Amino acid sequence: MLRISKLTDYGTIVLALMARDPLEIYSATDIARRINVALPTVGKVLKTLARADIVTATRGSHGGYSLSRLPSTISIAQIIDAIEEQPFGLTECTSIAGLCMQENHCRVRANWMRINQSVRIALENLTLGDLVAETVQSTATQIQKVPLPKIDAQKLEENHEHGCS
Amino acid sequence: MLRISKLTDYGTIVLALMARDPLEIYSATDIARRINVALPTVGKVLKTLARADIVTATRGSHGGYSLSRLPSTISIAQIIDAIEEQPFGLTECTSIAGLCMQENHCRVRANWMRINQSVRIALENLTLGDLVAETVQSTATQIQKVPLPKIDAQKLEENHEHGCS
DNA sequence: ATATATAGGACAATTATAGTCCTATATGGC
DNA sequence: GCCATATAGGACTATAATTGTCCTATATAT
Ligand code: SF4
Ligand code: SF4
Repeated sequence: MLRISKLTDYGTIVLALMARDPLEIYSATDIARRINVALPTVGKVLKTLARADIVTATRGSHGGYSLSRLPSTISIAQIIDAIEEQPFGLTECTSIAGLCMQENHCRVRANWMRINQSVRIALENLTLGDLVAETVQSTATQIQKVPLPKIDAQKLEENHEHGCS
Repeated sequence: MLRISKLTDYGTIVLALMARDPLEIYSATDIARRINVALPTVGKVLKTLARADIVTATRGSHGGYSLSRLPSTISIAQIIDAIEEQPFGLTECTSIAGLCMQENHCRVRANWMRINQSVRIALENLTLGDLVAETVQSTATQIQKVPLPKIDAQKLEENHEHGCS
C-alpha cells in the first residue's frame, strides 16, 4: 500500500522526541506519556530500535533509552530498516529477490529497481535531524528528473540476476 | 510496508506490454497469456485501469483494451492512484487526514508531508514511457538534497489543519 | 530485598491483499 | 435473431501482514 507501518511511524515520533535532548535518557513510560501512545507499544518500538543500535538501553532503576548517535547521523532509511518487518522495496523483487514468478522475464523490473533506488537514496539522505527541524527553515529532498549516465550492460545483467536493492 | 500492491505491479506489467504498440487493442486473454498471469487477475487490473480512464475498453467480439493516452503522458503516480485501494501516502496522515490521533500535536507530521510530497512528485514525473524505456539509455529520477525556500508560515498552518498530499 | 527498567517472545484481533468466480451487458458475424 | 466473444461490476474466500497487548526473565540502583 506504499505506506510505512504505524510502528515505524511511532518510531519517528519517539526518536523525534528524544532528538530534542540527544544526550538525555528517557524511560519508555516517560516517552509513552509525552507522545500519548500506549506504553506497551512504545516499549515494543524502543526494543526494536535498541536491537538496531539506534538507541541504547540502560536497564534497571533510573534506566531507559538514549540515542546511540547524534540525530544528524541517523537516517530515515535506517529507522525504516530497523522497524519494518519486510526488507525495504517498492516492489516484491526489489525487496526480496526470487519470490516473484515474473522475475525472469519481467520487462519493468530493471526500471522499478531504479525507481526503488531513487526513493531509497532519498530516505538515506534524510536524517532524524531533518525530521525534527523547524519546517520553515529545513532542508528536504526534492526530486529532479535527470538523464542517467549510460550503464555498463554487464553490470546490469548481474543486477538482474542476483539483484536487489 | 512501503510497497506497491501486487495488483499495481501487475498494472505496470500490463501497461508496459500495451505500450509496445500503443494503438493496438489487446484482449485480457491475450495479455494474460503473454505476461503469464492468471486471466481473472489480469481482468481485474484492466477493469480498474479502465475505470480510471488509463485504458479504454471495447466490448463485444473483437473487443479488448487499448491505452487511452500515449505512454509518455501516463505517470506512474496515476497508475498507482488507479489501482491502490488506499489513497497515496507514506504515513497515515498524508494518506487520509483525521485518522491519526497524534495528528493535532504531532511534531513530525509537517516534515513527513514534505517527504511524502517529494516521493509523490518523483512518481508523477515518471511515465509509462520511462518504465518501458531500455534501461541503459533511459532517464530516471535521481534525488538531491536541496535547500527549500522559506515557506509562508500561514500557508503551512493551513496545510497542517486541512492538510493532505 | 525491592522497586524500577528493559529483553524477548507469544498471542489474538484486526485489517489488507490476492486471487477467483458469477451474473449482466455489449458487439460483431452468421 | 442467435451465438461466440468480450468487458462490467461486484461478491467471495483464503492468505498474509499488522497491530497492540501481555507474560516471564533479567539487570540495576537504593
Ligand atoms: S519482477 Fe516484475 S512483476 Fe515481479 S515484482 Fe519485480 S517488477 Fe513486479
Ligand atoms: S500525524 Fe504524526 S503520527 Fe499521525 S500519521 Fe501523521 S506523522 Fe504519523
